[in-house]
Amino acid sequence: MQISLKSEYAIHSLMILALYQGEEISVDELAMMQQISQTYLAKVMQKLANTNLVQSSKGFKGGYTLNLSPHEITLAKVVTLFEKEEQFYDCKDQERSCLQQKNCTLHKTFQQAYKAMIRELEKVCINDLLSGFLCPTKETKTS
Amino acid sequence: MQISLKSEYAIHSLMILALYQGEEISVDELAMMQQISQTYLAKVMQKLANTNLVQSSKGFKGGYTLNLSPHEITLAKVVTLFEKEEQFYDCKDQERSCLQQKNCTLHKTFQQAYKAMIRELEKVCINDLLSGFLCPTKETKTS
DNA sequence: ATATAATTAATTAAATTTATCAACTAAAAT
DNA sequence: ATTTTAGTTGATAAATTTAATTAATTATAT
Repeated sequence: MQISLKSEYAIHSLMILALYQGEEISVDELAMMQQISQTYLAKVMQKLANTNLVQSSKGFKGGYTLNLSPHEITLAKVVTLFEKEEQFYDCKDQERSCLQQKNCTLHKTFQQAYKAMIRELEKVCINDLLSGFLCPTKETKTS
Repeated sequence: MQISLKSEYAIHSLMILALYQGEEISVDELAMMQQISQTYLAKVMQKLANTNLVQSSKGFKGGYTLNLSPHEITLAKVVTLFEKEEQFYDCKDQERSCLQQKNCTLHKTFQQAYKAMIRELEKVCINDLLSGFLCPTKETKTS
């Protein structure tokens, strides 16, 4: 059980967008700064765009900008996009079985556990991550 | 992010052992009752044996028995064997990066989230899962 | 028009999880 | 003592999930 790279990439990208507020930052730039795959990050960013955490603009000088203030974006909002509650326990999955007549205590407990985890992530927002943030520079320096 | 089958198998096996307290139940029987792989379950059971949640005995009429009362075995005790805290965030993994100067707030938050989850699992024990538990029969009925 | 950059879909690659296999050790029954 | 039962250990294979790539499309500023 692990926090996926998607969540990490998303959070790091939001941190970068927070520092560059006002500017449009492209996926290529975001990926370069994090030294990760552009195309993979593109999908991650899209999910952020679909849920309106960020605003995208196509074409020349396009890119992404934050849609909410870094204070408003909690880690819970980001993480729940990539680590879904249904997946976490999934009592209904054919592979899983309850062995329980009704109101399956086991899976109910896992639900509670998931929720407790997310509740913890609600306490921290993107802005909280910015102090001491070594944001990589956008362009490679020309010496 | 998902609770692994190992955790589920372990919990279900402990539930069965709880119902058959006193009797030695073999891995084959446990696997049969859950309709899962014997050899895979064997490894899961071993982890439970290593941490003294269950007692194993080899040879004829051997098998597993609970080592603690079903009241004492919390889900946290079981789940932490298979879903490790270090794995959950793993700030030190080369693949992951902090982007943070010191005391990495992000990964500290993930740690808190993990702990909150486990804390929830401490509230429920094997015994709590037994009411309404449709325990599969040990032997196939001879009509 | 052209270059830039997001969007979408299909495919491939890597990693992890789950499962299997085979050789071994220990204990009890005969 | 020998055989059978059953747990232990380590190596391997299959399946699934996660991550990354490729290619084609759409939108937009200059």
